[in-house]
Amino acid sequence: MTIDQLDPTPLWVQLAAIIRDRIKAGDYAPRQPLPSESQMQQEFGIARGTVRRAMRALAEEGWTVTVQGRGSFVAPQESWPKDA
Amino acid sequence: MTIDQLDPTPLWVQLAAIIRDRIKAGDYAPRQPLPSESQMQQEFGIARGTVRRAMRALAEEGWTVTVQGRGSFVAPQESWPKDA
Amino acid sequence: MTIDQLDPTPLWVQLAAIIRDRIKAGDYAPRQPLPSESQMQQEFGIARGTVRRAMRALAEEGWTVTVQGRGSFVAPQESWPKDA
Amino acid sequence: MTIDQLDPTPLWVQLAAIIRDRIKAGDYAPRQPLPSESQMQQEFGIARGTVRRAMRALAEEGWTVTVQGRGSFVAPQESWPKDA
DNA sequence: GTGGTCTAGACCACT
DNA sequence: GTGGTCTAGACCACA
Repeated sequence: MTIDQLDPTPLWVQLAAIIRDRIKAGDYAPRQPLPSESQMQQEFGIARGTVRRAMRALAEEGWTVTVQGRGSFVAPQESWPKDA
Repeated sequence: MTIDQLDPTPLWVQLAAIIRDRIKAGDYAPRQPLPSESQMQQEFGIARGTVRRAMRALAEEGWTVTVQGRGSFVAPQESWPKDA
Repeated sequence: MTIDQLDPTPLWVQLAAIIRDRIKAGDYAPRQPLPSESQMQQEFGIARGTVRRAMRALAEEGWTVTVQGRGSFVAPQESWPKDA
Repeated sequence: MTIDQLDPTPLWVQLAAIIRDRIKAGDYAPRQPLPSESQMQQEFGIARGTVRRAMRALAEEGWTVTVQGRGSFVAPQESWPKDA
């Protein structure tokens, strides 16, 4: 899955969906670090602010935990949304 | 085909699809100029910025080439996307 | 109350607090429109993105309702946070 | 005044003294931003950590106020040290 | 006019 | 190196 600039869905929504799917699929394991913001910025060819907005959405949903100076991590599975 | 203001798809996406189809159909031949931005603006009854965004998308896909001060042209067929 | 650039509190938090207080005080009445984003931008001398972040926070708390193309409004009092 | 690499006085002490003198002299006005850390780094040819240590000293003395994400500012004159 | 999205860049604290 | 904040500007749909 990838970002589609022609898709009217906001890019940050698309990115959040991609990362969410990877977490569900186990590509990113609980308590393990996610790629850094700048890595995602490069991988998907979008601005850092867009990456940050996607990450904030995931954190608010309970999928991830963000720590200043260290990075974002997959949340422990207990705190995942129940409709997952 | 025409622009549908009630369709939630962004207008520039709709316009890009229309132009793309015309190129595929041969209505606009390779290396020939496309209608000017202001012509499209009138033909479809949309804002010039919308036209520009559609043209930019087509150029990024490889369908068109934009030359400052002269206009946009249908790209040589070799550079068209392969999934076309 | 006003924005203090020397206060380490993020500007958007300061702005949200100001607007929240004005709503509580009745300066902005329920169902009435708030100043536009550009008006706040000028009144407080901050960037529009900062204004938007403050407005989003207030909307998430239930103080305001934002409608694209029309503006932000004070929410009906029933939906205000209970700890207010 | 300038940094003297041969002076046994720590570089951050020297730098802090320079900035402190500029504030007293009015070269940097109250509530106005100081040069960024990277600017000082270049102007004086020293490491960024050295700049940060000097700035921290000035902030602790009450000469400056540092705000995350925004920069360092000259403190309001009321909060300056009295033995100045 | 309004708010919504995205970009690019700067600067900071923290590890 | 990481994430956190702020700025400035562009462009869009919407009303």
